[in-house]
Amino acid sequence: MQELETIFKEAVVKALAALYEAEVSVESVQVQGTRKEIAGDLTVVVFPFLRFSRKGPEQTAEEIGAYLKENVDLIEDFSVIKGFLNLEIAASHWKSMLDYITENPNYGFTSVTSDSPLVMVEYSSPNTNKPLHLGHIRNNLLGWSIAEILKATGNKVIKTNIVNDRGIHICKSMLAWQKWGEGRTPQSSKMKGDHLIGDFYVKFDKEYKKEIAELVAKGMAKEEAEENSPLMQEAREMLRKWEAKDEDVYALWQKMNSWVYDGFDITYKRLGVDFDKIYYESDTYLVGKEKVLEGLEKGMFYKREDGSVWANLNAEGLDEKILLRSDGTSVYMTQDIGTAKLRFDDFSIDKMVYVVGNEQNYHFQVLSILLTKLGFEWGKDLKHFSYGMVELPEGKMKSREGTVVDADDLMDEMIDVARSTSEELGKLEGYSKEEAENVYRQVGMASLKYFILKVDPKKNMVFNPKESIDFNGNTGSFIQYTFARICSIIRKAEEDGVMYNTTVDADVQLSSQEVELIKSLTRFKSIIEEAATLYSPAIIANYVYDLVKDYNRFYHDCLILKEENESLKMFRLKLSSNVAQILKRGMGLLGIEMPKRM
RNA sequence: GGUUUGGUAGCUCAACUGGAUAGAGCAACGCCCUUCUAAGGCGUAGGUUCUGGGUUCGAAUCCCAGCCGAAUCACCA
Repeated sequence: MQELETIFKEAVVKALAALYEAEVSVESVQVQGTRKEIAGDLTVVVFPFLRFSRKGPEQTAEEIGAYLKENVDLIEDFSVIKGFLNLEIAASHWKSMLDYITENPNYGFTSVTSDSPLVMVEYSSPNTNKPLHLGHIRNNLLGWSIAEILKATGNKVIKTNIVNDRGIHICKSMLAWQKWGEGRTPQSSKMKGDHLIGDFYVKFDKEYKKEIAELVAKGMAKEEAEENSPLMQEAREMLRKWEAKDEDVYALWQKMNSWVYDGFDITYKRLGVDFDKIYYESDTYLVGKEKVLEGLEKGMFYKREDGSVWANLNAEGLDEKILLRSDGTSVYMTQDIGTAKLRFDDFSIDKMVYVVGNEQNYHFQVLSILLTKLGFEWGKDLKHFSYGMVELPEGKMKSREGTVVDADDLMDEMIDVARSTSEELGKLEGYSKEEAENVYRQVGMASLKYFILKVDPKKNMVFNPKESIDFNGNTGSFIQYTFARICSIIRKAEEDGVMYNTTVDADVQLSSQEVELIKSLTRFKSIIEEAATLYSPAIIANYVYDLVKDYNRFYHDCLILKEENESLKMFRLKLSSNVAQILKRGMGLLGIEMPKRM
């Protein structure tokens, strides 16, 4: 199936050659969807051709229009407004498009073959010292969704996670637990492990601050106090012991991390995200260290007097970057180098995508350069899928001020609101308690996921915890609701034994609303492709919303089951069923489930 | 301060990457359920697209200058 736009662009090229002996490339022809208020389906912008025609815009458009109408079967008629040539496409074309989409239930998706490129998508990448929050939710949803979108555009995808399971921050919660934990476990305290550990991380920070304040009160300078804080020194000592694989520290580390993982697993499962391969920083940081030392030997990096290792990136227009601390321990960058090496050893990756917040743009710029320097030819091609922060109305979320929106809490809240809304409306009669709960979960999660994913990933976004996320308007549940209404109609049609998925009858007269809907359905493929090239699930979210709005108007204005004209009724059922399918598959790319009733 | 990035209705977001009269939702105010799910539909009101220049048939979009915000430039991850 060749794209309609391409066909028209080529036709315009021919028209220009025939009319004005002009040679233009297919790409330079602008064809766009006609504005809704104006008659027509596709519009050619003729301004760029005036230099060939040497005539006014109207006349040029008329001439090209006449040529196209004459030479392209699909074109029924045309009209000219200013420099815009609006082309009207034959209704039969739209009918056959609907038939085509019905017969190809995978319409829009490109299938994966053995030659398809292998893309690895890294996302989530949590620290094991605190539970996941709203920022992580955005990361996880974007990562999972972009992986699905890449699959849908014909890539093999491996979803991966790098768990930051070691480092001073982990030691802080371990130390706090040792000191003040009194042997508490997730079981004994009836808490998710990640929340339990998070509390001790906060506890450490509190005690540390207290210590500093006391030292400063005794007359010590703040910086000196931070350096000499006994707590911090203990934490550092613990990190050294950990690196030396001290038995007790290691055992404690393993125990506490396993608590956190149990907690994360629950959160991931509720979010509906998963991974094909998980890497742990504790396994990769030494590999990175090795590569850095190798680079040092080859003279790519240099050592300072205190023993720390640095890369000088002045030639690339950047600063100097530390790669190993003076005590020989590794930093963030070191482990990313190691992880990259392990991954490319494990898989024959064609493209590596990192889903990481835009606060780390600099980090990935540097990583790309360093990997290239170290001889990884794919270094320069790595893709940093950089997304914006989630902010509160008053600014950044701050864990210290307790303004962090916890992922588990937020999901609970969304599902609670979905439950009470649904119970009020009382539309789930006949459903068992489990079935109903499942719908509440689907609706609550849909509103949350859609709220996050409908926003352009590049942009920062605002979340106001005081106003709960909407269930009306441009929301996930609105889209689900439309889907449920279609399902209800289809259910009834099937109960009556109506066979609607037959070829559209030639006698059926399409209304402009119906043509709009079919047009929207045909755009699905190019929408997915655009979402993939721009790394933007938001494009799919906004497309689905537009489709739903159009459908609701149609649903309101037109009879479907009660339509008396049989072939028109069949057509409308078929159209509705296709809209539902595209909705379901589009939302599927966003990880949003679609209930048949709600 | 350097670099990167953003500024669109009261609020949250769109705008097919330079196209026609800048669109949705929320909030406000009117309508529409004895018709297929009203978590819906229709309407009213709301805009100097931060400001000022420039580029051209045409600018929210590109360029320059300024104002405001964010991120980053760490022996934190």
